[in-house]
Amino acid sequence: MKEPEEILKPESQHFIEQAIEKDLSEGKNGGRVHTRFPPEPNGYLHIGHAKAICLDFGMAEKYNGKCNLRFDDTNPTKEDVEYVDSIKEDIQWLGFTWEDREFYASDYFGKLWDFAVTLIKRGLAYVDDQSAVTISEQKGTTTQTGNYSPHRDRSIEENLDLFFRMNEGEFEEGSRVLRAKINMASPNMHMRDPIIYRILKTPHHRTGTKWKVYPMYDFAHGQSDYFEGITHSLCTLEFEVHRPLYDWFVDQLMDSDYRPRQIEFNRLNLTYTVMSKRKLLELVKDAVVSGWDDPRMPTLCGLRRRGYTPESIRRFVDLIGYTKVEAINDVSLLEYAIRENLNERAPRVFGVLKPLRVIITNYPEGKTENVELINNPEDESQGKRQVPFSREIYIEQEDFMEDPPNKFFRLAPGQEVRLKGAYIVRCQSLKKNDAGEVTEVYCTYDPETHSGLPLADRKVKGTLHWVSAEHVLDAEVRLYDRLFNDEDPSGHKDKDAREFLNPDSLAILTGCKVEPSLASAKPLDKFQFQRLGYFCVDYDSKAGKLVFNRTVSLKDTWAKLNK
RNA sequence: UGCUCCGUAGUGUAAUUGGCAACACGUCUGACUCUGGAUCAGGAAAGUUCAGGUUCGAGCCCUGACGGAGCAACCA
Repeated sequence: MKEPEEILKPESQHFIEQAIEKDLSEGKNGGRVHTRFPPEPNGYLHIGHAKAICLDFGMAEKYNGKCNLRFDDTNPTKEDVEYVDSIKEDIQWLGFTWEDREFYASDYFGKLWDFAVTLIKRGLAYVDDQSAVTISEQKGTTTQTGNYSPHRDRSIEENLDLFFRMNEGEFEEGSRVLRAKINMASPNMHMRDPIIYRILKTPHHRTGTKWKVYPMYDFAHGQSDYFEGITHSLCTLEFEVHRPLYDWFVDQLMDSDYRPRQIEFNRLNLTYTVMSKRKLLELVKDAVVSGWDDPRMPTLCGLRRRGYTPESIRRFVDLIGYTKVEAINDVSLLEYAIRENLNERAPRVFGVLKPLRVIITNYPEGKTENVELINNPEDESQGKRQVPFSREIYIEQEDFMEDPPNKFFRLAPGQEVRLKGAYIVRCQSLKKNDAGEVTEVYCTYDPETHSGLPLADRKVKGTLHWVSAEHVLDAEVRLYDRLFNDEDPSGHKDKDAREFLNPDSLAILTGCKVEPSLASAKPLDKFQFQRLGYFCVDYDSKAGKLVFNRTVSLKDTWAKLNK
């Protein structure tokens, strides 16, 4: 029971919720909350985007508003439809919907063009004929003000004429740009007559060859927000310095009380991985990983293939919160989130990764009995299943030691152990190969100790998982570890993240043995291999050739003791 | 040496807006257990970057240092 005080205590709100509620209480924008998620279709979504998605869609949901999906497709040289589809799939997978509000910045190219023309007519924009380097040099530095372009005071007529001809394809790429006339002496570099249109002759994935000029991000984003009636434009911290420019354009556009507002929050960084699209793309291109959906990638498709659930990702995002502090979040919290989720939903099964043959010498040859096992002790509704048991079984190599240390609760010569759901067995002898490796272990069982019988309650130090040798299915199991050995591989000034790649991030195990109930397992099905961890069926898996990915291991205090 | 933003246990966040610094993960004990998982009970760990100031009272307000990040793409 909660104390009354606790119930009354308001949930603490993060700074964005506070800002939204303040706007609402002041009656801004007619009490509407309307957000947008604005991905550029130039790569796959990663868990950092999930943080933004949860906020954009989450705030809309919380305040009875809407959230648009808007592709920020203003640069045809980098963007592609391939990415549009994957982005939509990933957002839906996370459990969010934009209903019929799927928009593109390119939907507004006409309006944006008109707005640019208006700015020219108001004397607030001009065509500059200078080269990129000259413009850049003239811009000054962070400590020195910039200089005026010689074309800054062209006549409105000449600007209009040039701008139209730019779009007719009359000029080469890079030969002319349209600039906003703001302030070359501004301490904010983004206000020093920013370029708002450039000539690009690459066909656009939606508008084809209709346009020869394309708006820059700063000239498209805020305006798109405005056109869509967005009230809260939530983005990451690095856009903080863009805000004055965002507001400047909105000022020129406004014709009522409505105005969109940009608020910035901290992006998600995860330990032992990289998050920039560029770096992820490099890993894919250089075949460091098998693709965007390699289970070691922090992409949503990678995490999905690894066995992460949408719930676990949303829970994780919820746990880390939104602030303005640039933080680096511990992967162990992500792992906590998936363990917590899978613990309650994943059925338990027996799978042996590195098999060791065990022969129960006093168990009748040729006999098979079915043993009943609980599918999930955390969820009775998942029921029970039958697992075959027989004279020859496999156990985990790690569960046997010829010469064990003190606290080893598993099988060893002369020691007793419980075979989960079956019998208590005692190790009598073993067989080794020429290399001195144990190849077979001989045990005797006590028929009176079958699970459920009174004598089964005898205290035994350890309980092992097992599979009946005659009934097993062969499987391949892929064990994943962190992609980088360094907590913050991108955080070294003079070192490339690639120098910290973990050479052991993938271990492929073949000849693994799993229980027969797994025969019909389909890709993305999730299981707990008892005592080992959570595993997910890979897309490569086929009937007769099962492939599992290890999502995350179980917490292993025994392994920790041995460190 | 310009502008903007940020400094709270190891990490991520809270602190009802000026009232004895809390929660989660991680970590350490112990209990329980037919998963060395889960669960349960308990512990250690920051005096809020520093120095001044305002105040009866400051993590919160002010000033100044120090530290970190972002910004000078015809990228987003």
